[in-house]
Amino acid sequence: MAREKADFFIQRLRSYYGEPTTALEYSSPFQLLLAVILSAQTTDKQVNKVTPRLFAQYPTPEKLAAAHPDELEKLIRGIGLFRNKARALINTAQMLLRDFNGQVPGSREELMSLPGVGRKSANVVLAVAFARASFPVDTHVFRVSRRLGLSQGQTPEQVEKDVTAIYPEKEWIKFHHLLISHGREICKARRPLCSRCPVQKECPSSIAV
DNA sequence: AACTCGGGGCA
DNA sequence: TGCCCAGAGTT
Repeated sequence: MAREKADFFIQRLRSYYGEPTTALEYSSPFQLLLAVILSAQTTDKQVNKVTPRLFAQYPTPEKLAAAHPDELEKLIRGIGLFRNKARALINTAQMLLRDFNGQVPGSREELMSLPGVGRKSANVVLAVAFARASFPVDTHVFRVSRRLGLSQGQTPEQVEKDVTAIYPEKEWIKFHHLLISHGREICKARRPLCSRCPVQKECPSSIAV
């Protein structure tokens, strides 16, 4: 039931938004982890501006763990919260070496123990690098999923459980960017543009126009 | 659950 | 300028 409803929304939203315009650029679990830490409270597009230099200058946990905070800050300046993120990157690299043999861990608990990695970021790494069914729930996914009636959860964890159940394994990724695009362009937190919405008729939360 | 952090995008 | 966030950490 929920699956059929979600499939319908996917089909309609995909024809409206098309393929994702931006996505995190990386080529290893380590790089993905760094890009995910940087992506908090900003966009993939912004992150992709700094990751090429970041990856070139700090290709390994060893190099990043020994980075000078000031130089790292300069390198990632241009995205939001760069001071916090520079600290998080260095501390995460040190923790990878100390606790995880220099490897990116594969459980949610271990990932969330890393500085700068919350539940949403941990789920991105789990889903993309480890093919685990764990839907990353950001503010857009949370709001749009509830409005479309795919979940009635009151917390991000409850919404994550519902949406993950609808799309097991890696299929979530086909849906994720659509929820985010929709949340950003039409289904906005304040004053959603329901009159332009491609699924207005089928949306249980649509505002009559 | 509410609050803080704190920089880029945009009207 | 002022207002709004594609979160995480702390209380």
